[in-house]
Amino acid sequence: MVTAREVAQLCGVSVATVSRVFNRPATVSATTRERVERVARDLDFSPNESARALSRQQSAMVGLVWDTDHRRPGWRHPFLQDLLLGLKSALSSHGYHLLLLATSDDARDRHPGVSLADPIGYVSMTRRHHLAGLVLIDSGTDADAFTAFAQSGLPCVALDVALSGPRATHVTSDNAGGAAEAVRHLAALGHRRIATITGPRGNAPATARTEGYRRGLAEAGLPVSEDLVVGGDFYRESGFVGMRRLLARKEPPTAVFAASDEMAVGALLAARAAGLRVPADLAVVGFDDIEVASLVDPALTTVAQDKPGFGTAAAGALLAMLENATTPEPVLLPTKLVVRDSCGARR
Amino acid sequence: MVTAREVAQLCGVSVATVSRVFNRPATVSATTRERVERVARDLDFSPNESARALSRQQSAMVGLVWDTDHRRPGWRHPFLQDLLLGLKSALSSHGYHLLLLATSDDARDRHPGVSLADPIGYVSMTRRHHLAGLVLIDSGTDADAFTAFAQSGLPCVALDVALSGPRATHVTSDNAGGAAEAVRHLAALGHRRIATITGPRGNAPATARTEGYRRGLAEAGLPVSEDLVVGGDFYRESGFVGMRRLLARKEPPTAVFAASDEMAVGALLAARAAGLRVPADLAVVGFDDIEVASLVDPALTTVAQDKPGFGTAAAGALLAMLENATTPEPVLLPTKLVVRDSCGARR
DNA sequence: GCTACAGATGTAACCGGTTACAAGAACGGA
DNA sequence: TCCGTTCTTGTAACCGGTTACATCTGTAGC
Repeated sequence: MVTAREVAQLCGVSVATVSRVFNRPATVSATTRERVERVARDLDFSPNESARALSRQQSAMVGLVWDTDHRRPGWRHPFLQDLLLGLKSALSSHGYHLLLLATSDDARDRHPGVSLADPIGYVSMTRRHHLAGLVLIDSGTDADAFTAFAQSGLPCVALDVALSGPRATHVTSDNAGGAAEAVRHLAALGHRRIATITGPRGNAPATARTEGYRRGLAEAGLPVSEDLVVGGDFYRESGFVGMRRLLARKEPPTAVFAASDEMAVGALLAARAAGLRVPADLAVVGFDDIEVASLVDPALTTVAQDKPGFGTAAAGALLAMLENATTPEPVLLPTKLVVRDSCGARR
Repeated sequence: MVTAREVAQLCGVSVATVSRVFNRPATVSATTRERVERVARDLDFSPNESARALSRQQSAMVGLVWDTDHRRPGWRHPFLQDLLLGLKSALSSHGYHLLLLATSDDARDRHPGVSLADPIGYVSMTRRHHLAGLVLIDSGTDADAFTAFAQSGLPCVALDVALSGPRATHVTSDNAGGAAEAVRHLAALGHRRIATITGPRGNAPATARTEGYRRGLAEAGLPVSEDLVVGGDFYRESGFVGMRRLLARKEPPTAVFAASDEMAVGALLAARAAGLRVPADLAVVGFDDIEVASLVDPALTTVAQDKPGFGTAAAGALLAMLENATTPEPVLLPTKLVVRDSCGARR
């Protein structure tokens, strides 16, 4: 492990100069700079990040807060991989790395610094590692922790959930807009009784999608019937159950907008179980455009989220705070209605 | 930010004692220990990880080397989320965190320490952060980098690919065994002409699955016909093309084992396009048990990998090296044949 | 020729822990 | 009582960088 001291000795300069070469090259004369750079390269010198973080009081790491909701085991993020890749590449091009923050009961016992104000232990982790910023993935449970972060002044970007604070912003799909578009699409196909199966209560995207559903109906000049709104939890099973309930209504819907593709698949199965043909007897539209959407039969019409865009936008917002010291406005990512077979537009 | 010094002052002891309380509690008298622990808790003290890493020459972070293969864009890890969750929780219970290592051309320009011997820059990252260990996810391109890591003496666990070194081991599904079981299952159903669509050449799991295919045939007393082995690349499209080629043979197979579910789905589509009924005219078995496997029609019979087991096993192996200083034997995770509809066993 | 000032570099304090070593206290045995 | 252990704690060096400040050199201005 080559240190800056060795580089300095070999160049006949002080460590301070070596440090300056890499941190404020403009303050070093051209000849010295070149000599140091050359020797550093020859020796394969790479600065010790711990020492760097210690003295700068700031590490080159961005924390990723992501936990599964214990109330919802088995939940899968619809596009975690795209998200991570987008974040990783954007952050790394500015020299930052992603630290997957993890906490556990066990860790809580063995380490100090976990208090009642921070039941999950993330705040402590954040301080402990002197993180440069945070990316927060909504999992439902951590809402309180999120606001605690936002108020701490640490640069924060939340995904899928609104967050405000001095240096906090968020990235969200246009959930309401996408839902409204889906509903308008169904209305344009002639449907008058359009139902929805919502996401879990209290979940921000779910709420926005329900709101978009109502807005879409209004824009299409259709009335909202509370009869046609049933609650779900984003999982397939709840889509199945919800659809069954809807089909049991006196006047069942001719179309349904499910707030997630998983639930849309459940609705498809329920329709099939009830002997209905999709889309002939019932039109179905989902939300997310997960991989299975194109594979189910009939292929699912759905509102696609900009998956790589999420990571890129989050990284961009964070970098703006880290490098420009400005707090960017919340980002609303456009959605795209992907028309396949389950809505009956293609025949 | 509370430091150990403040805790020490408030307790009337030296910083050394505070440090000992958290690192070697046995060397501190019970009364002192309790006093320090109490004050630390009251002040919400959490040790600075940078300082800790600097003086211990070892950070509490495990690097995750995971890059997409540039030759295979769009590749998705079949169960990244399960993997990460398993790793994360197992590691965090021992106080370790996961650092997603990222490198990029840009980062390479701006930082020293990236040489020809380490074109990807991971080795430098590893040193720079004083990582405790590494988890390596096979992506095909990084094979050389992997051996470099393994030889460096840093604790390494590779997933899906063999790796040896003083402190290196690996976790793999029983790809050969799973494939053999799938083939025996098909043979037991009466099939005599069983084809396979292989994964990409040079990919370790792909090779093992092909080997298992041959072994399964041998165990069933069937001859191997090179006519019935076609190459694929794990992607759906190659499954489609491969199946079409197989169906064009003079004597087409009555069953096919695809080395990935994606390719199995492709094969399903090709069979349908050729007017064949699955499983009546053609039996299909896949590998992985990805989410879509249960959703396609007919539902796919497939060899399931132990998804959460991967993360847990990897973390376990790594922790054994980190805490016990022993290098565990490679782990071979059992697979499980999930019989659904595409093989014709259920009717 | 002298002062003022900018530019380049060195000196040394500092970041916040860990730990080898020293020193003091307590205690048992001769 | 004295010595040798063992236990506990303090002192201070150290990890490897960053950076405020001091110093030195050279040059422009008067």
